[in-house]
Amino acid sequence: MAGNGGTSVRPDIIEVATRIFSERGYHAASMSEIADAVGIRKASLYHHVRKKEDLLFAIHETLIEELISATEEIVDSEMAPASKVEELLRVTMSFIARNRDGVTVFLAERHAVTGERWQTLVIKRDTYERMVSQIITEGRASGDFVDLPPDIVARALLGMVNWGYTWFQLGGPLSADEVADVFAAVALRGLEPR
Amino acid sequence: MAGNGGTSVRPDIIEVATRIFSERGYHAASMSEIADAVGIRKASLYHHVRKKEDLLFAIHETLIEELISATEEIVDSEMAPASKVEELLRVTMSFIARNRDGVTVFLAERHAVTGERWQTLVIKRDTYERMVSQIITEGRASGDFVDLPPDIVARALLGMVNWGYTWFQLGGPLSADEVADVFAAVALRGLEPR
DNA sequence: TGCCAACTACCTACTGGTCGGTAGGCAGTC
DNA sequence: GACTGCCTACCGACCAGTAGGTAGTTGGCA
Repeated sequence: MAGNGGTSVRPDIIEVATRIFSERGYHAASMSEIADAVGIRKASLYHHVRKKEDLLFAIHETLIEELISATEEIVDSEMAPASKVEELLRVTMSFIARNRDGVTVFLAERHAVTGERWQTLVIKRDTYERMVSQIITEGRASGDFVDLPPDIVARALLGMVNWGYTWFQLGGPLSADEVADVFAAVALRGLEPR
Repeated sequence: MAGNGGTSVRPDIIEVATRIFSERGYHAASMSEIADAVGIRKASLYHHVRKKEDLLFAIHETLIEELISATEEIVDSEMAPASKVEELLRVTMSFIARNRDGVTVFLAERHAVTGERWQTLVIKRDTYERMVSQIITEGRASGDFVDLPPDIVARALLGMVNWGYTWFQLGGPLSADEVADVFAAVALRGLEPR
């Protein structure tokens, strides 16, 4: 049988679906289109997946899972708050650069997932954002960061870096690390108390 | 006849379409749905519009036009670079707060516009982003801002503020101005040379 | 009278999804 | 080694529903 609640769709199918969803948008992309790109018929695609949404959900889940575990590592580390922010920007930016299609689907096709699965994703998204907030909160408490509302600051950082999915491209003038360094320079000087 | 290349669709129709596109996404939204919400039949809707895409294009164009003219005012003003940045964040943030549906369509449904119309939008988008870059470039040249690549800094600011469309809501804990103030605090301290 | 905005009725194309069936690989067993 | 049963991956044909879009008509207002 095929992909149920859990995530276990054949990797090449996920890869192709990710690319096509990212290029044309979830609703505009058709199952035959994906099947064609994989090299099988539409009916065969339904052997691996119960519904179209399964594909979308699998993409979302894989992505948020990876993002959470990468961020968790930073939050739980022994680094100083400033280093955590720097590392966060760097890791996230390079993640976006490497998984641009997936990130595009994840960020642009947010409201396409429905039902209780959507709830699952919302919860994980919150978890992720709370982790980022926590870094700022820590820094403020320890006196490393200026006294500004951590949630808003966190959203500023997230926006800065997430927005990269709309413009950053591998092989462009700057590498992901170089971009992250600029972001970190602005952010850290901005957060540092005087 | 109805909406051709130019923008002249009945305002209430644009308004409804904006709301529905923002809620369900362009491709997921149907013309009957929009017609129903306006209070007419689908066929009547086609009296005002030649194709579904006309609606989308009208929304995009109105929005980028407004954004450009608001930003132009700031760029062309006599303010100091730091004040320009502050004003930019404030104006953009409140614009997003006031036109959230429109901004959502504009930012999330970018690749749905096709053909030469898309080209038109890309050019305007570039114009807009270049204006933001210019503020940073000026500030760097005058020694008001730190020496960092203006394009990347501009994208950082744009990301910070644009990202607001995903989370900011009127009636939330903070007003658009309050959020903009936090953003400005971080950004200006981050850009200020030492 | 003539135009406008709306209507009813309809068409075609295509979508997500199902059905029944097939080809081949891999046990086990007589 | 031939026979059986089972499983995975796939296919062609098909279906109901719905999408965008069109044709022709009507009522009201200037």
